[in-house]
Amino acid sequence: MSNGPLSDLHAAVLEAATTLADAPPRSSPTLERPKQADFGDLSTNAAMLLAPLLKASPRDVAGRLGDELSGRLGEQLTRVEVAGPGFLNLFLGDAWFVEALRHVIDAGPEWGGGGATAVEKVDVEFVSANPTGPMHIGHARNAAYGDALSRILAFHGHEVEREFYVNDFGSQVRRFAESIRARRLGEEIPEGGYQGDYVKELVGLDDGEISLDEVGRRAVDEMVARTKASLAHFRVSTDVWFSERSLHPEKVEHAFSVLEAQGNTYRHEGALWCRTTDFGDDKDRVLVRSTGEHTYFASDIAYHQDKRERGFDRLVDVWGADHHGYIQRMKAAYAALGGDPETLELLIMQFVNLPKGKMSKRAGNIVTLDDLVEEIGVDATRWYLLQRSHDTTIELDLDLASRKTAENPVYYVQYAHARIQAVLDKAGRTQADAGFADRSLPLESGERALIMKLLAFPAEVAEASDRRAPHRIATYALELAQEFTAFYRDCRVVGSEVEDFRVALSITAQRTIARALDLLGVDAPHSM
RNA sequence: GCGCCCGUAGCUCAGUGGAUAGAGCGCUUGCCUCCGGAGCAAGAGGUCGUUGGUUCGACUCCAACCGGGCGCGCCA
Repeated sequence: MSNGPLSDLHAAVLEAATTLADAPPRSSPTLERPKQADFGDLSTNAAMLLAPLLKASPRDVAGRLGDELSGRLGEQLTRVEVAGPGFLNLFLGDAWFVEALRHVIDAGPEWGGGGATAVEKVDVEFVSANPTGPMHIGHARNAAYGDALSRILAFHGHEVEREFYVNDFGSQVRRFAESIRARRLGEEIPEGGYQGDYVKELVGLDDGEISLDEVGRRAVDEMVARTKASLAHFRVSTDVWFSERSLHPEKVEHAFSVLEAQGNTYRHEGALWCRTTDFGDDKDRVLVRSTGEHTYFASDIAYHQDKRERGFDRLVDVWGADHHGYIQRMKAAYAALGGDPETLELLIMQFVNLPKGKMSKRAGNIVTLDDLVEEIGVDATRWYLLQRSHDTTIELDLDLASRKTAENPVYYVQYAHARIQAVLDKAGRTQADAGFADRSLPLESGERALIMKLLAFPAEVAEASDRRAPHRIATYALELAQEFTAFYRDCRVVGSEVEDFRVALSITAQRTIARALDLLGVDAPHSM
């Protein structure tokens, strides 16, 4: 399907280029908004790609391409211009912009969505914080990212399942229980135990009569309940809560048999090993220790085998930066199971640094997700954590982020949305009035720029989805808000001769801002 | 030692082959009889870590090096 006027235009450029060269160019030509206004509305590098094929100078090819394109597009194209090393700059007519806006209006609130060419069933596993402590700032970033990515993938047209893996099995749960019991009895916390104040809050779960196993179960249940509440408050939803304990013993044994059937396990020094080195790992990994205990890795393999059998086209795991060394072995193990490692994406969230000291789970003074939300609010927290690429470490300046003023771009974007509402209220219009009569007067540059920005939305969504990059949406939302504000400054809406047109433009801008914010899980208020 | 991520304006960071490298914050100077001033306009501020290479063209791709972060368990 068409992603709108821009992709139609891009297709026209590609066709014209293909006609000229009798073959498509090696790489797809660009069609972008140039930085300078006098370079036209859009610019393509097609001629420079074609020049080697035609054995002609790029500027010469650009001239021929311009003629070809003018013939195809007629009055939509006011004029073309060859520039620089061989760019072809396109100057589009008002009629093109008016039709383009009509297309956006007709698309309604779904504008920008559904563009995925190959729809995939995707599992997104994120946060998966250990149920032995509260979620900290790193989990907050992971949660915001995984949630926004899920929203974006779904909006783009994929079928998404969101999943949280609960590590409710193994030695850490026992240590957790031991820590609680020790706390209850006033004894010293055991080596490698848990010390935070939250442990003290849990001593009531242990009446002294029940087994340590039971203490562990109750404590984990309580921590999971708290995690669910924190995430819900952070506007993060989860479809599946997958218990590690539920893997034992059947699913783990099943995974072992799958590996064994592929000939990828062996026994050595009393332990059971997985031959991950055959699949790119730098050493083989233990599945069952010589003591008979399963490793964490055994659980993870069983978990991924289970996901495999649930029939996804793609598995996405969002992990913390301290797990990056785990990627190679996990992919290797997935291949050893017979899976296609290309369909297993292991994404790493880089750290969030606090100006003073770093977060440490077992230290007493940690900044939790709940603290963050209480301090600076859901909207600002999500925006702050999502505005940067997941593979760069970010600094969190609590003072700055918490100021509800101009320093934080999220309020600027929300303000633009609220301001549009004020304009619509003043005009006595609603979202239902999006349609408009034909526009006769020439368009102002602010109108053209805003329409062009709206048209860019589907490509931004596609980019954010394909590259797992929610921060692109944040950047886009800010730019769109700026573009609307410029339009608002220069073009009177209420009472203008072209009020219908400008109301329609305002409505589409408001919808698109609201959609972009929603993809980030940020509210779009009608007033502030 | 090996591996992953990062190095772009004073600060925090966008920019995965195109023209004169951008935004927010901070700083300077203007703007409130005019649809919301949580705003707008203008300005100062850069050897895109370094050195080579590929290319008509490199912040972008490749190599080496320098600097920072994080990992390299029969822990989870």
